[in-house]
Amino acid sequence: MGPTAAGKTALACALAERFPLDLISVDSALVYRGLDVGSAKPEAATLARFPHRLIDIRDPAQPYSAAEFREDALREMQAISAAGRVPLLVGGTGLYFRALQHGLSALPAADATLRVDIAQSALAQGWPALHARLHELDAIAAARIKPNDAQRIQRALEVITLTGKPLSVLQGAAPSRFAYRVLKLALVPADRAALHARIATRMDAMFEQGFLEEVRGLRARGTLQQDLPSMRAVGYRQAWQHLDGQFDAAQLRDRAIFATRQLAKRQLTWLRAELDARAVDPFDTRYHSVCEGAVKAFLDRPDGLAVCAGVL
RNA sequence: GGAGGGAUACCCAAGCGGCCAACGGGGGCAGACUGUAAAUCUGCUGGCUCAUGCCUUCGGUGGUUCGAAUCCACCUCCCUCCA
Repeated sequence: MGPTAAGKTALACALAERFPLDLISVDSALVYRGLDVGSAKPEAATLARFPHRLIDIRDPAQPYSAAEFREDALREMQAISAAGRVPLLVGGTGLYFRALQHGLSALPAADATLRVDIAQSALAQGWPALHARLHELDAIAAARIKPNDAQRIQRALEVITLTGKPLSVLQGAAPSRFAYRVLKLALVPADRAALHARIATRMDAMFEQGFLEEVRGLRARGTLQQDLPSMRAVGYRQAWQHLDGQFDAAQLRDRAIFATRQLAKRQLTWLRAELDARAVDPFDTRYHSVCEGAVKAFLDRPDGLAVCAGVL
C-alpha cells in the first residue's frame, strides 16, 4: 500500500523477484484499458515480466466498483493460492483494500437510470433538499451524510428506492470473514516534500510520454463522457477540461499536480487509519526478515520514502 | 519627461473610516469514507494562547481622526498610454 508516486510498483516487482508472489493490482484507475500514461500504469515490459492481475479489465466507458473489485480480487487470490503461490496486492485504493478485507454490506448495485433521475431532481431542488428527503426516509443515514455530499446522498436514496429499506439498516452488519493472513507493507513518505517533488517530476514525464495525446485519443472515441469514473481520474479530468479549452497548458500542469498531491494526501489518511490502528513499529526487524533484502533496500532509499510493515 | 492605474495574508482577489485578522477562490494541512473512491465531502489555514483574550499585519515613512487596509503627504516598485 502507499500513496501515488511512492514507488509501489518498483517495490512489488522487487519482492516478486525474490519470492513466490503473484501480483494483484488494487487500483481503481488501472482497471481501465487505454488509461496508461496518465494512470502511471506499469510499462508493458514490466507487466510482461511481472504480470499484474486486475489491470486492463474494463473499458473506460463502463464504471467499475469496490464490490466488483472484492469479487475479482478474492477469485484471483484463490487461484494464486491454489497454485501454491502467494498473492501480493499492490495499490493505493483504500476503499478497495477495506472492502476486500472487511467485506461490504449486501446492497444493490448501482442503477444508472435511477442515478440520472436523482441527479436531475438535485439539479432542480439542490442537494440539501434531497438530503432533507433522505432525512425523512432514513434519519440515521442523513445524520451521517453531509447536506452537500451529493454522491452519498444519491447512493443512499438509490439504495432506499431499490430496496425499500433504509440504508442504515442494510449497512447494519455484514462481517464477512477474510480467509487470509495478511502482512501489510506500506510505502510512506518520511518527508511530504519529497513525495511532492516526485509527483511533479512524474507529471512532467507523463506529458513527455504523450499523456495529452492519450486523452485526445480517448475523447476521439466518442463514447466517453466527462462524468464517467474513468474520465474523472486524476489528470484525465484536468486534461479533458484543458482540451475543452477551459485553461492553458501551464494551468493543466499545475492543476494535474495539485490533484495528484491531494490524492496522495487522502491515500495517506487511509494508510494512517490502517497502520495506526495496528500500532505497527516500522523498525521491527521481525517483519523485515519476512521480506529480506527487498524491503531493506527500500528502507535505505535516499528519497525520503520509507517502508513499514506489520502483520494483521 | 508627461497622464493615468496599481501595490492586501503562500498565490489570485474583495474591501475603500469603526461590524477587519481582514469576503471569496486557489494552494496547504488534518479528517471522513460500505457497490462513482485517482470519487465525494467536512474542518482548519498571521502569532501566542486557544477564552466573548492579547500581540503583529493590508508596499514604506509620516500625518488627519476618538478610531485607518480604507482619508492626506512624500517615498519605493510595477503596469498602461502620451512623448
